[in-house]
This record gives sequence, structure tokens and C-alpha cells, in this order.
Amino acid sequence: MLDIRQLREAPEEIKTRLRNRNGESWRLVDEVLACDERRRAGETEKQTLQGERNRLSKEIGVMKKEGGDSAALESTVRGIGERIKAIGEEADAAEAAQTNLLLQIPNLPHADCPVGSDETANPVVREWGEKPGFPFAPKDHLEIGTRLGLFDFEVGTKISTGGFVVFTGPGAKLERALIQFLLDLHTEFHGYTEVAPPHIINRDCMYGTGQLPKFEEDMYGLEENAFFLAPTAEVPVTNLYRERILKEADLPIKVTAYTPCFRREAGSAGRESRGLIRMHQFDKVELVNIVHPDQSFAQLEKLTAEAEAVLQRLGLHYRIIELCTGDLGFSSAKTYDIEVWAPGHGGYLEVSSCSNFVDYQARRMRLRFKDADGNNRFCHTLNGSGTALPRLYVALLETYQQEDGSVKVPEALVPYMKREVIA
RNA sequence: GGUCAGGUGGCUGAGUGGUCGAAAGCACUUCUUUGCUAAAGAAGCGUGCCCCAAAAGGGUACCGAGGGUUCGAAUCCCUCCCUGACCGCCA
Repeated sequence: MLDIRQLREAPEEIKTRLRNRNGESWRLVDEVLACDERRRAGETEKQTLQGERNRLSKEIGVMKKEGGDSAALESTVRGIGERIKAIGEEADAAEAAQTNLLLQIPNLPHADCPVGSDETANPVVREWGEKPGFPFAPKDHLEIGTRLGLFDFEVGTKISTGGFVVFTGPGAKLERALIQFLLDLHTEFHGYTEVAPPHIINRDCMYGTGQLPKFEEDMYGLEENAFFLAPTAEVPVTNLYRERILKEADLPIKVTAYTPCFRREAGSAGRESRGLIRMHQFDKVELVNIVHPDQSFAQLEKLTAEAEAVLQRLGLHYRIIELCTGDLGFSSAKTYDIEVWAPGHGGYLEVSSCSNFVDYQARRMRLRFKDADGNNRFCHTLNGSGTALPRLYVALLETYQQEDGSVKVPEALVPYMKREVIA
């Protein structure tokens, strides 16, 4: 949520920055300000009347104690009460409208965020490693995995529906090995605390991190959408700290979690979703940071490096791109995507998205810290995938495939897989 | 799922219609004193919003949430949520 005070002070600047995003959210700014004006006028009047009522009610109390007749005063106060109710309803309506609009306005892109309308304008920030060469034509992960019996899409569809897969035998073990490897890496080397949160999450949390109110249809709802299957661990983990006032010394907070993620992915199909690339349920290890506002952009660099460490240890070629204003997620001020090279697929696959939300989520969830002067200030929140599993899986199979159809296990995973080759 | 008991400030806990944002204790902060790894005393110590150019200050709301009754609600009534105990069921 944007700061209403900031909107009041610099509405034109905010509109300009919102216009760089896709969508028409900038048009809401004037509407919000109109609501804000009505709201404040109503509140001021209401509070004046409430003060009057409080004062007179006390007088009635005193009068009754002394045995006087308070009927006339009571009637006056009753009239004030009616006006409070009427004015209060207007003020409440204005406030509700204002909040509703604010919840629909996305975060401001960072001032340095490259301006562009879609992903073709995302600059490549850096690359690591090189595309591996093969003395044979590399196969894609579906062919490799099917031949080795690592997963079964047909039976996934049979017991659920399209977009769900069953990992089998060594394939299931590889999935588990990757989860272990990722959690160990982040807890042992990057200073993260591990949590295992619920996967069924209530609506308040969805508002807190920004999935609601705009993206309700992207999620799997339960109990008439009173709850949702978590689309990412970002939601439960960040909301662990919702409505809290932390001590400054508590920051930064770094929490990691493995969870399955559930997404409807309506309207996605084709080559970009072949095989494991886009599933309705997938595993992910998430990294969440809650930091001091002065630190958040520096922390975004560190967070990205922590996610990159995954690919480096696994020896997978990748590149970092920065999202331009038109491609930036709803709640984010700045985002780096990490894209891993998948030789059989013949393209880069997004395995991680590392974002700084600045105070946008924190304001929605009233997550604050008390600074040295005793003021309550909003924390900054960040998160990044560290990393998503299926595409990592794809890149591993395709990068480490051998001519005989077997797959070499990268050194970092051997202790978890307890073998050097999947054949 | 059922029955009963509860939900008050960071914590414990008093308050059953009026001067209660709320006693007291603990914790915390500052100061004083004695001195030594502690003790005693004093003061301070919730959050949001509104008014004010700002600071100072003032106002208003908040005692699980939302409604209602009343001149006036932490206190009475209704609905919901949550917690605990016991029973049932169960990995």
C-alpha cells in the first residue's frame, strides 16, 4: 500500500511513476485523494461532536448523582448522537472507498528502475558460467526424465488433473535431495532460520503480501475463499510478522521455508509450460528478509547473491535480468530475475525472482520497528526464490545429461543422492 | 464435532454502566544514591487517526472482531473468531 501522505504531497510525481507500469492504476490517484478529503472532513466533524457528547454525558452523570433533572440535556445529547451516526457513516464510507482504492494501486517502481513496457525491455545485468557444449544433440528434460522413470505426468493427471505430476523413484529422491540441499545451504551459509509454515492461509495474509484483492482468481480457494492454498511461501512467512512492532536490534530477520506452491496459472500453455516448466503445484524454497529501510536495496543485492549461490554450487549457467517498469510485479519496487540455462529446452528459465517491496507490504500488514528515537517506522520486506525446484530440476537434467541417457549427479548433490549417476 | 470456562496494555492481572486509556505488580527507559555484576528511591513508559505550517499541544477512537441497547459501554445484549479444559473422533 502506498502512503496516503505521500500521495497528498506529490500526486503528480506518483502518477508519473505509476504510468511507467502497465495498467491504468495511475488514474486511481485522484479518486483516492478525493476520498481522503471527504474522509478527513467527516472525521474532524465527527470527532468534534463526539467530544461534545462526552462532555455533556459526564454532566448528566454528575447531575443524576446530585438528583437533578437531566431530561433536557439527554435529549440534546440524543440529537448529537444521531448526527454522529450520520456523519460517521459518511466518513466510514469514504475511508472504506479510500482503502479499497489504495489496495488496488501497485507499488511505485524504484526511481532507477529501467522504463519499458514488457519483458523485452528487461536488461541483462550479468551472467555466470557458460552454456555447456555437447558432443551429441542434448535432449530435453521430458525425454530424459521419462526414459529414466523420474516422473509421470499421466498418472499425475489421473489422480488430480492436468498440471500435476508424480515424481517417482530416483526422481522423487532428486526432488527431496534438492530441497535438503537448498535449506542446508541457506541455513548453514547464509544465516537463515528455517520454518515450516501452514499451506492453507487466510485472507488477511493475502492482503498483507498483496495477492488480494487483485489476484484472487490466480489462487486455489477453500471454504468459499475464506482460505487459499499458498501460492508461495512468501505469504505465510512474511505474514509471520504481520501487525508487529519489532525492536530495531531484531533486524534484519532472515527466514527460509520449503513449501509446495499452488497456482491456477490460467491461460498459460505451450512451449513455455512444457513438462515441468509450469505446474499447478510445485516445490520452492523461499527466502524472506525483513530489514531496516536504509538497508533494503543493499540487502536485495545480497539476497540475489544468496539465490545465485544455489546455481553456482550446482554448476549451472545463468543470467540475471532486472525487470523493467512494465514487467515489475504488483508489490515490488525492484526485482531481479535469475534465469538458468536449460540446454535441451534451448532457452533460459526463470528459477528465482528477488524483490524489494520497500514499505509496501509492511504498510499493508502494519509491520513496524521502533527506531532509536522511539518512533514506529515501517520495515522493508524482501523475498526471493532460493530457488523454485522444477526448473532447477529441468536445468540439472539437461545440463548433466550424458550421451547414454543417464544423468550425472552434480558434486554438491552426491551426499544427498548417495550416488553419482542416475541411470 | 460436543460441553464448560475464558479472551483487558510487552507480560501477569484488577476493573460488572458514568470522572477508565484503564489499578497493581513485573519488564523496559532515564535520573539519584549505595556500591558492585546487585539493591533502594524518583520520574517516564500503548497504538491508529484528526486538527495544527511544524514543534509543542489539543482532540478522538481502540479492553478478541463486528453489530445493538443507552444521554453515556471494557462493563449489558446478539453474531462471529480465537484460546484452554474435558468428552468424542483421528494421523
